[in-house]
Amino acid sequence: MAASPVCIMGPTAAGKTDLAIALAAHLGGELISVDSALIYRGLDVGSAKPDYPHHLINICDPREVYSAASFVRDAENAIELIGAKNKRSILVGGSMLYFKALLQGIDPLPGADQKLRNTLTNKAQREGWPAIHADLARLDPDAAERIHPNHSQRLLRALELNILTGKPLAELHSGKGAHTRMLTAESVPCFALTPVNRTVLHDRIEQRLDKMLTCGFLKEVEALLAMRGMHMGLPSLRAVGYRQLAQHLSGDYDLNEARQRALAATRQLAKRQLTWLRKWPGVIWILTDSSGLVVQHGTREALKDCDRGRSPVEIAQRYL
RNA sequence: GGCCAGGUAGCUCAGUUGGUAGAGCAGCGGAUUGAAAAUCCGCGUGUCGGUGGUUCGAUUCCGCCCCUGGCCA
Repeated sequence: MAASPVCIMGPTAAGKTDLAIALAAHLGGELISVDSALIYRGLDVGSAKPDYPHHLINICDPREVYSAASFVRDAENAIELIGAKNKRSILVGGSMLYFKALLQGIDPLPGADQKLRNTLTNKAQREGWPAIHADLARLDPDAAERIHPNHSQRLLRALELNILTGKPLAELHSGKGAHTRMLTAESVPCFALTPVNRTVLHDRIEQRLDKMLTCGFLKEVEALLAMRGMHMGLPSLRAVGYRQLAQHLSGDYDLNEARQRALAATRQLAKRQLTWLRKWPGVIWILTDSSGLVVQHGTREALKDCDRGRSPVEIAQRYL
């Protein structure tokens, strides 16, 4: 039996890919991408897609909708495949809900029903989301109480599940029918790689975006927009950077403004990722300086200040 | 040099018929079960350009000064 998988998490632009590749070389492992944008073909420069082979990269057409549940299925298959080769799986990425679904489990539920969603969305556009909230309050008062009237996405899903199954959300999310998890949170070491402070992170984000722009990011978005059936409601075109450049290309604002908005959206993404990480049970933090070298490492309660200037791989290996 | 319009939160601006001020964006915190790079929630003290004056009280009215933009010389 191969050693347990390892997870490398962290905000966008923290240097996760470099660490993962180095670790794969040292451990003789294979990489599995945990990233909702790298899934898509045609999202390359703007998603900072690595050249190094990863499982779960380029597995979807950009006009398709992927999901956390599909990820769990695909990731478990990949882990099994890698295990069969007696190699170690290294899960790397920033889609924290995907990590959560994989490590903490996800209840087996009906998938998205696009026709039903369209009907409900149309109603919401006519009458507003609070009207949808009122509908849910009638069918599943308990769920309605927990979901904010403006929270379009969760409202839609809760109502969809109620119509499809006739059961309240609490029952569906009880964990009783959860699929047997292949992994458990306790048995998988998780690293959180991130710059010591926000300023350094923000600088890295800016440098990376500018590099993307000189490497043909805009052209890439143009190509996506030219595809038949592509539209702004799709997850691929809602991705950070892609959305803003697409809006620029359709005349909403100039390129400089698109750049500023894309930067802000990326910083906000990084902030949300850190919110997940802060409460992640047992994460081992690897904090780096502006040149990507280690400043501190350890669990939240016991951050150690030693090993300054070492590379993140070196530190990560010590915990394995 | 003269005239006009401005100088209010990190940015763009609103406002106070005189009782020391508020939106959007940014930023920060949080939530997160088939769209998650998504979606949603919460957080606003800032010498109201400077300085004198009028006033019980000035960011608001008046004078002077500084800065920015426009027009005229």
